[in-house]
Amino acid sequence: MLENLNKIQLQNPVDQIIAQIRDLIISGTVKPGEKLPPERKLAEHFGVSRSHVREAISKLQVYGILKVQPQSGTIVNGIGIVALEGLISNVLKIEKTDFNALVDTRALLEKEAARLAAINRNADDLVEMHNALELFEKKMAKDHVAIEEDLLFHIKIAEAGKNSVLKSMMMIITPDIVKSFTTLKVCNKDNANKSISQHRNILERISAQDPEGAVEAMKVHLDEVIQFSKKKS
Amino acid sequence: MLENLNKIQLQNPVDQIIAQIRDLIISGTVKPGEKLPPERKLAEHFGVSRSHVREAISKLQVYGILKVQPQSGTIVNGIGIVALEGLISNVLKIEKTDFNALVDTRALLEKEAARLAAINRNADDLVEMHNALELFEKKMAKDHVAIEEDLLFHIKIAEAGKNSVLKSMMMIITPDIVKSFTTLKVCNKDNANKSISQHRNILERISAQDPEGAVEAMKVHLDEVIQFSKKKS
DNA sequence: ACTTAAAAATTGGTTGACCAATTATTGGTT
DNA sequence: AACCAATAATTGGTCAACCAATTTTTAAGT
Repeated sequence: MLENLNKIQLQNPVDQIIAQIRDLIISGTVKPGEKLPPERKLAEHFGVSRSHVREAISKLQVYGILKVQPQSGTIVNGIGIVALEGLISNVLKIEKTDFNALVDTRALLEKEAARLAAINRNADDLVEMHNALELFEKKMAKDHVAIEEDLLFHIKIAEAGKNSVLKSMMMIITPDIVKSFTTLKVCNKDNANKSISQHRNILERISAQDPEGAVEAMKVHLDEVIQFSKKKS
Repeated sequence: MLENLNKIQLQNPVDQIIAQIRDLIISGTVKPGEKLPPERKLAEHFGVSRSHVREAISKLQVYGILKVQPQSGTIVNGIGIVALEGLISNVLKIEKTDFNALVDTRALLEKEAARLAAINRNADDLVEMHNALELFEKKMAKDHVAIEEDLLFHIKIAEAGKNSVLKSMMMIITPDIVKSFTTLKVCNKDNANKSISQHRNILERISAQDPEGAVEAMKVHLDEVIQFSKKKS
């Protein structure tokens, strides 16, 4: 019976449009920063009315995958998490005990992502992680804070791990925690250098294909977040 | 500058409607399981057209907070950790399901749940897990298959672990995997006895407050699932 | 008073027309 | 050929009317 319910949902036009837009993006037909075809064109192509397309786009905006620019077009987001900022804490109103559970679960997922990255990473992944780390260092050197660049580095690790479910789960909870921790933490040169050094250690262990070392480096990096969050109670 | 952008967004009618619907739920004015006022009434009350209300409701559906029943009304699922399962489920729907990634992620979550259960379980938890195991054994003895009872045992372990986020994630991915594995597996007396014995070992380690032993017992239990999945590819 | 069927009202779903803002094209000038 | 202003086309945003399904109300029968 539950299976029948799922099947019906999968046939809903909006979900089908979401799946097809996702395929456009995954296949590289439309790249980050580029515009999707206009709503009317998509509606024509899918054989549905514009409302369906608008609803699909609106939902994909929640996921951070698309960004709508009125009277101009709909752009594909590069890292897919911009709109997820504050998603969990603000919208869902997570209680304190549940927030601690979020932090602990994030640590579990991130350590596993680092371990898998050390096992499964390839040369392209290393370039991506390295580039993300450089962006992070550059921003940190300038501002002592670098939320999006911090997230991007963690996302690149998850991608190198090659487990899409793990990555999706991390995408739900990591942005919120990174943001709230960064907002409250003291941002100075010492803390910035510590973060940079920790990120470097993680990437080094992943490059060296050392799963246990990567887990340990990630643990060191996250311990401060964990202690800080527990202290808040 | 990014801050200014956020401020503009906060004034957008759809976001305001989302905030007000959230407040209705948080304040207890509308409780989980109850219906929101109809779209037309909400639109009138907020002084906007129905499209705005529909868009807000559609987004809150993505967050897992609301569930729309066509021609009937819009029901409140809940807010906080209750909604998280819906959100996780919706986000996972966007990705193409990689069964191996699901199985590996489930293994990670279940091992951690067992570890936390060994640490955090109390006397009530032990009773619940023990009762669930008895139900499982009774069904297995009779039918050699016991999907719901199997699942209940795993849920009780997650509850004993006292991490609500972990439990939510498990609730999303464990049922499908238990179900599909059980469907394909040979169900006979030997396999039934093996499953029973494995469940007993897990509970014993949890009772004994042995986190590492619990992780190992869960690993043994899940290795068969993992190997089976890898063989399928 | 209770039950049942039919009618009416209400509900979310869908559509095409219109609106305001942006982008592309056209025509004129240097 | 390059530049600029005006015009036209295109874009996402908004709206009211209509549709199909569910719920509520009404009327008739026992």
